[in-house]
Amino acid sequence: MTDFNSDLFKTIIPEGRGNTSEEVVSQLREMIHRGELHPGDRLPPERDLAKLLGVSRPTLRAGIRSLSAVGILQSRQGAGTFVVQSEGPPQLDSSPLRLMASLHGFTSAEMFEARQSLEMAIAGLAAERATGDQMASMAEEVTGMFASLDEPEQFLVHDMRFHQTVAAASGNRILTALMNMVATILFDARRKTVKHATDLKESAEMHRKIYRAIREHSPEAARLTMRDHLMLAQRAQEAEGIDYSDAADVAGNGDGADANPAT
Amino acid sequence: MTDFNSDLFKTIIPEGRGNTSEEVVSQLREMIHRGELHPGDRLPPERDLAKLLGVSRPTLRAGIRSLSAVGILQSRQGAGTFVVQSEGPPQLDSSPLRLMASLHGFTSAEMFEARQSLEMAIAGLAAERATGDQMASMAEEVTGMFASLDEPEQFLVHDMRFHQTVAAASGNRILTALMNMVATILFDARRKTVKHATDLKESAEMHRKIYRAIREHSPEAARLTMRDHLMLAQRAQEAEGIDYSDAADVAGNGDGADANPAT
DNA sequence: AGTTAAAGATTGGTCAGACCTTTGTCCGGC
DNA sequence: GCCGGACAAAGGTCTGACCAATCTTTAACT
Repeated sequence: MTDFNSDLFKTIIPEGRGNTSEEVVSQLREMIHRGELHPGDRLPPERDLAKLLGVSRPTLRAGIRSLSAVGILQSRQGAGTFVVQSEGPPQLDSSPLRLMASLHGFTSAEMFEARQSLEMAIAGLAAERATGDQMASMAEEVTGMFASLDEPEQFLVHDMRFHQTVAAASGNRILTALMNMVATILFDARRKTVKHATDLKESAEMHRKIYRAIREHSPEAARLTMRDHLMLAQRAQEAEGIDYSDAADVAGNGDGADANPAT
Repeated sequence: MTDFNSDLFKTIIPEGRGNTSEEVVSQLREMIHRGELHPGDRLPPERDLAKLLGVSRPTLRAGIRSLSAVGILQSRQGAGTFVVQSEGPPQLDSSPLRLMASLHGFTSAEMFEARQSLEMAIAGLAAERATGDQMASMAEEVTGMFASLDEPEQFLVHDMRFHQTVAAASGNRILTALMNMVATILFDARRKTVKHATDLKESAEMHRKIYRAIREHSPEAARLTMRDHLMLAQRAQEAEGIDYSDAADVAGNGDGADANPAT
């Protein structure tokens, strides 16, 4: 069913203007816009596709590279190039934001505040829309937190999943993606100092309050509770030295896992 | 000015594992993290840099390409490769979001809602923090709107600048960047149907209300007024056929629209 | 002398062809 | 029937070259 008739990939018109590789990007982008490429689809081999588009392979590769960088495509040596298919909610790459943070010296307070604003909005929406299943998932994660008060690593997993679930319940995938962008950076930073368990009990308690507010369908309560929770989390995390700087893996080829400070 | 002693660009260790070009990306990213590269800086020529990093030119180009795609670097033929320097607030490329919208079929309602949430948060913060200068800029834009009720194109410019100014007044560059990401897509869509002026008067009136709430330092009022404004805007825009699809320019050094004429 | 226009050097953009590494599949041996 | 090796497919990298846009320098002209 993956018959790529050469109809789909039309030869790139000369169009003298602009970079040829940008044309490739546009071409591929438009195919996505037109709905000719779906998540999970595999593109034709580079050599073939280059011929179809009428460009050289390096140029085509440059275009593919651009789309890979923004998380739309993904290449696997020996296998092929695929349209990214994220199982969960759509993901936006957080590395641009991370780079921007370094480049412009964003303060950690700014990042926390951004997350707070996003999560408050999300919590409010979730309180209006959460389904029974979603609320059950939240309850489960809260339970998981209480069950892992002595295992910070495990606790963090439940923490993240809880927020994920709330985001899903908000029904807005865009806000979810944006929130993840910011939260990922903060979680990465936290993972490094997670060993010192700081008030996990209280944190779990706050998550339960959030859950309850959502269950009661009280948007305002959910917002305020979420705000308090994140303010507390911020204070806890800032008490330790944070630095949301480097993070080797982005696309998830979790190879190294060598988070040790070799410096 | 920036003498690039070969000390900065250390040769990439063999590290057999993983893509070589990803190593280049990491190398450059770390240099940014470490603060060795600043906005506006120019990188060494590709040929030299490739030699310094110990990779071939195509590989280096692949790495540069990745960083260009996420808006960190920018290459100009004949001139060089530069670290992007946006005069205004830092910008995040909106094309990933746009692509994701096409790929997963985001509804326009979802996008409006995301923008609404972001702008409400921003308006609230702005009401707490706006300086006199910033409020003056807002007033100016509102005046501009009333002055261009018969020129939809011009009205739109003031509209955008007003929101920009409010975002700047929020003091949170991350929220600002995220909001721009979403708003850009909606504005692009609107630009296409801007000819039919729909209730510009009422829109201007609402902007003035927002301005007043901010001037009075009433976060809640600002939030609510912003919410009403955007709900109205959504309804107006949805009355016409929208499609937030294509948009040629992406990395275009979107100069225009600096919202601080008199600093 | 100052200004402008042309020539040269610099630098990113593209292309061609080749080879390597990884992945996936198929077939034969156990 | 299961497993492992061989072969093919596909992306990753490299060398080397040439083109096109840009910047710089120089020289001619006013």
